[in-house]
Parts: sequence; structure tokens; C-alpha cells
Amino acid sequence: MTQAGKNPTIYDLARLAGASPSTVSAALGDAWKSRRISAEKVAAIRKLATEAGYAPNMQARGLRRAQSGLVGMVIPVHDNRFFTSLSQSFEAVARERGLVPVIASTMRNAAEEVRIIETLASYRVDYLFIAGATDAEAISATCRAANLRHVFLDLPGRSAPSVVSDNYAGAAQLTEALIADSAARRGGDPGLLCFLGGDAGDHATSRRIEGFRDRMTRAGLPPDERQIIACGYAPRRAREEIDALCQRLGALPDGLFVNSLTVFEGVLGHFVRLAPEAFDGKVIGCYDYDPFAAFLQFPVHMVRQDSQRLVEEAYRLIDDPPGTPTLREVAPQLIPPRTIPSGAFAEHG
Amino acid sequence: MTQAGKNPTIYDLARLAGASPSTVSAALGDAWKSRRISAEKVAAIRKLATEAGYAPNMQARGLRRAQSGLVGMVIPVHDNRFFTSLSQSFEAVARERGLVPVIASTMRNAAEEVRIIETLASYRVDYLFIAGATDAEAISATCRAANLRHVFLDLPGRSAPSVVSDNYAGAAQLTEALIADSAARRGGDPGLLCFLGGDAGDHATSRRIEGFRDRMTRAGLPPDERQIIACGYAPRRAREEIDALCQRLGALPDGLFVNSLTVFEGVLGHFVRLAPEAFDGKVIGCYDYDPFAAFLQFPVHMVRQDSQRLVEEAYRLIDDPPGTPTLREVAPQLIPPRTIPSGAFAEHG
DNA sequence: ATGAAAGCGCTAACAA
DNA sequence: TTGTTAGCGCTTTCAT
Repeated sequence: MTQAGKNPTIYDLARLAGASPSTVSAALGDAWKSRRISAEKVAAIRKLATEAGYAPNMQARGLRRAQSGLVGMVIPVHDNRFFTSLSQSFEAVARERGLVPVIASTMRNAAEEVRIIETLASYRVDYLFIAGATDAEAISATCRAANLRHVFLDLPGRSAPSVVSDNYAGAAQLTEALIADSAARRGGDPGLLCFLGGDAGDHATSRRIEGFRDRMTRAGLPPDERQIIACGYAPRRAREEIDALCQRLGALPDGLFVNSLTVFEGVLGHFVRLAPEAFDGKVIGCYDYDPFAAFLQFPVHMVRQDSQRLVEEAYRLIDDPPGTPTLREVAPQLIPPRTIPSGAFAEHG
Repeated sequence: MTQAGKNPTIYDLARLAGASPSTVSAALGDAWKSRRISAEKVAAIRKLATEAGYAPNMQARGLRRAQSGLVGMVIPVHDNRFFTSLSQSFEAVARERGLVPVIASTMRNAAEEVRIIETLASYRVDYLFIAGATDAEAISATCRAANLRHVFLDLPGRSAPSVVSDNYAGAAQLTEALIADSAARRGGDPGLLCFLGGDAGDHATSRRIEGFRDRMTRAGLPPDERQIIACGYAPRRAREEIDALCQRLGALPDGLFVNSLTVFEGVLGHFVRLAPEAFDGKVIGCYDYDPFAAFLQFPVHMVRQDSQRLVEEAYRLIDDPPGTPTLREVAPQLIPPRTIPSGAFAEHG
């Protein structure tokens, strides 16, 4: 028997088995073949190990092997269906690869973001995925200093490979759908469409604004600057902006392109005070998908990013880091109102 | 300068500073006071450290100190607003305490759940929070074998302290609200109310069924067994059950108590095929809160669990483990239809 | 086919 | 006030 209150080590097992620690180590891993340890001994040691409730100490292993078996992912927030679908996929792929996923959220705070990444680096995560980076350059600098291989998702960086959704195309499709739907509902004239949320400075938002602007212009509705309100991603702020907008217009705009789920949540804060009639003939679009949001009382067109492919591409970029800075785009999918595609994880709950 | 391509260690710093590794170690931590190292030396060493881009190796530290600084939390799934609000709170508290949170999802697969916990134990997480346990006894056994202090959340265990929401009270309140609302809409008679989802064998579901049953009975509407459908948590399964139910009834029941957000998602899969009129006079209740779900076209009453308090209580139970098995209950809150309480993280997105 | 020994980077007990 | 040393649990040469 091994000592109670303390986890058994390979030394304990070695004593029990009458073998040396290195033999035990080999027998437990897959080095025993090349060491030509007898199959019986291996079996005996493994039996002993399970009986004793042996579990390897990954800190020690990681220290010795100079790799932890951990993979990190940072996201802005957990309670957002886009980011959680990313982290769900990330976790699944990590497990397939025998790695342990560590997911951290930054609250889109640039300083916190860097601190978290330093911490992950201190734990020697083998590599790192950053989704929705707030300050990509600072992140890359930190990672470089820590010799940490990394990839950006969703919001790209210049100094590391990145994989994002095709924001331009997604936004263009969504805008077209909004224009068409609004026109249909209003009997011809699409009316006034606005774009709300995101940071005009970030890649995703700026590409989406381009897509919005181009399709609007092509439809003969070139947007003026006040139709495009890039007020960030925080619900509270979005709420203030939609309040102000409706105040100005005296009503909801006829169509609204909402640039993220968190912004949509802020917008809901405005909606709750409105009478049901206020939504008559109104059309909403949202970049990102949430099943409940797809089923509100007015039509909501949504863009669903392909998180599974996003993540797979990201792992691919980690596996063979391209020599030159790379930005891969993955096509998103337009989801019509009141559509609940059966999710990848519908069997689970 | 330290060697490129390799992270500097305290030995590098020691050489640079003309001091010993232990002095460097002390200077970097807060042991320098008790060691009475001169303030200048400390400052010099720290300066050196930042210049060299030194970061401690937490694997080594953890190995030596026999504690990792990691805290684990396992949840069934990431893409569910109840569990993400838990993990968001969990993460915030962990950070406050200078710990690094590691969150893992099990997909409600009992075998996977145990394997994940073994892995976390291998990484020597200092303690572990288990939310929505599938097999609490197996988990406790695993943790005990690994000397791992743990607490259950949401779904309790018998062999470790647990903190759950007051499921009975929450369900009772929700049921009352459904009865009243349905009666009001239908002009007096509440009609037929059904309960859908969850495992009758788990603590949360059985308490909620009790709450439902008691309030229904008190209202003179004692439910028969076919009104209570505990079909698990998977969206797909819930979808099949609601399909069958509506088939049987020829319409939606007048009121529906949905036992979790994932079940609600399954239900949406049925709803999308219905004409808008099918919802006239119908009332939904859902145990757990999601802002978008609160704003569908029919009234949705929701129960919001207080994840912040749930998590705080759990940490408290970790801090001073009670001698006897403990089950703490935290009151949830009933959220009326079309209410979007500004979330704890409304500033972030 | 197996054992001995060194060392990963850090901290803490013990010297000086 | 600081340095020396041992050791956390593991893997990996290098011997035998």
C-alpha cells in the first residue's frame, strides 16, 4: 500500500513492483516498446498503478519535457453564443488531440488581456488561440517574448497567422436580405436602415461596414454617416445609442444591422419598453447567431460563423505555421428568420 | 543578455545580478522581507527581471510548492447562458484570488466527466467545482482518490458540500406565474399546463417537479403523469417529445414549464414550424434565464439563478469545509416576460 | 532487458 | 544579509 493522504508516485510503484523508477515510467508510457521491457512486467506495473490509484503529476512531466499539454484560448466573454460555440469547438478539437484546453475571458480589457496571456505563458501552454483580440500587437509582442506560438481568430493580428470569417461577404449578404425583406414588408421602399455596434477600427467591423455600405449604395441607398454607429460591443453603450437614435428618428429605423450579440442584448434593453406595434414592418439583422434571438417577434436575419471550421483552420495554422503573415477567411452562413438549425451539439445539454 | 529562443530562469537573473538563485527567488516573491534583503537589491533584481522578460515557470513552482494555483470548474456545456453565467462568475472570483481558472465541459457524459476530472487532478488543480454533475458519486470517489477538495453546484452530491438554487421555491413561483398568466389570457381557466425536460432522478428536476405539482394541485389542477415529461436535457430529445405531445393534444398545451435552456432550444425546433396564431394565448415558463429567450413573441416567464452568489457560496465552502455534508440553497429570481435586467457584465462585450 | 543518475526551474531549510 | 543544497515527480540519456 502507498501512503494515505499523499498521491503515489512512480517511486512508490517502483518499490511495490521491485523495479526502478525509470522502468515504471517507461511501462506507463509508450517508451516500453523501444526499451524492450517484457510485456508481463508492463502489465504488472500497470495493474499496480491502477490499484494504487496512481495518476501522473503533469506539472513534473511538463517541467521535464518542456511542454505542458495545455492549449490556451482567450475570448472576450463567456456568455455569448458566438464565443461559446468557438470555445466548444476548440475544446472538442483539443481533446481529440489529447490536449487540455484552458479558456479565459478578458472582458475586452486590453491590459487584462495581456496579463492573462502572460499567466497562460507562465503555465507553459503549448500554444494559444486568441479570439476577439483587443490589442493584437501587444498580444503578439507578449507571445513572442514568451516563445509562445499563437493564432488569432475572429479579429486578426498582423504579426501572427489569423483566421476570420469572411466579414465582407457575410455583411453584404445580410444587408441584401435586410433590404429585400424590408422592401417586401413596406411595399417597395426599404426605408431607413442603420448599422449599430462594433469598433470602426477593428478589422471585422470595418469589413462589415464596407459590406453594408456597398450593398446599400448598390441599392440606391448610400448611407450617410449617422446611419453607421460603431459604438463598441458593450450592451450598456449600445443601449444608449439605440435610445438616442430612436429619439432622433421618433421611431425605430425600418431596418437595423446589429453588429454582435452583445450589442443585440443592449438593443433589447430598448425594445422592452416599446409597444408591440412599434415593431410592425421592422426588420433586424445580426452578425452572429443565437437560436433564441432567431425567434423574436419580428424577423431577425442572422449570420452564423462556422466556428468548427474557424477552429480547425486555426489548429492547422498552428501545426504548420506559414512563413508569411496569413489571413484565412471562412465563409459564414446566412440564417433566415425563425430558423433553428440543429446545432453540432444537439445531442448534449 | 539571456539566451534567445529560451525563456530566462532565475539562474540567468542570478548570473546577471551577481546574486544567488535563492536571493533572486526571494526578491521576486514576497519572501524578501523576512529574508531581509536590501531594498536596493530587490529593486535591481526586479528591474533586471522585467528587462530580461522573465516570467516564472508555474510548472516548476507548482511542483515545488505542491500547489498549482489552478482552480477547476466543470460544466455540462459551454453554450448555455446559465452555465456561462456560472463560469463567468467563477472566473471573476478566481482572478480576484490570484488563481487561474480552468473550465471544462463534459457534454453530460458520465465517463467523460470522470476522465476530465482525472486530468484536472493530474494537473494538480488546487480545488474543483462541479456544476451539473452527471454522476456525483463517481466524481467524489475520483476526487477523494486524488486528494482533491471539491464542491458541487446546481446538482448536488452526497459526499461533498453542495450549493444549489432553491429549486422547489423557484419552480413553485414559476408555476404560479404560469397559472395566473394563462388564466388571465384565457379568461379564467388556466387550461392544460405541462412540464418538460430534465431527469426525474436528479435533485434539481425532482424538486422542480415537486414545486410544479404542489402549485398545480393547490390551484385545483393536479397534474397527471402525462403532463410531466422528464426527457433529459438534450435539445434533440426535447424536440421529439414536444412533437409527440402536440401531436397527442392537437395543439400546444396552454402553458409549458420548460426545465432548462437546452430543452427550450429543442422546443424552438418545434415552434419554428408553427403559424403565429398557434401561440395565441399560450404561456411559457423556463427554469433558467436567457435575455433573448425572454423576448419571444409569446410571454416567457423565466427563473434566473443567482450565479454570483452560487459561486461565492461554493468558494466559501471550499475555504472552510463543513464537517458534515452540507447543502446550501440560494434563492433564484422570477423574471417576468420581456424583462432584460441589466446583466452583471453589461459594461463588457 | 533494466537500473543509475542527471536535470527541468523553482522554493525552503539550513548554513554562514 | 546572503549562499548552498536538497528535492518536488518525472523523463531521458548512458551504462550495464
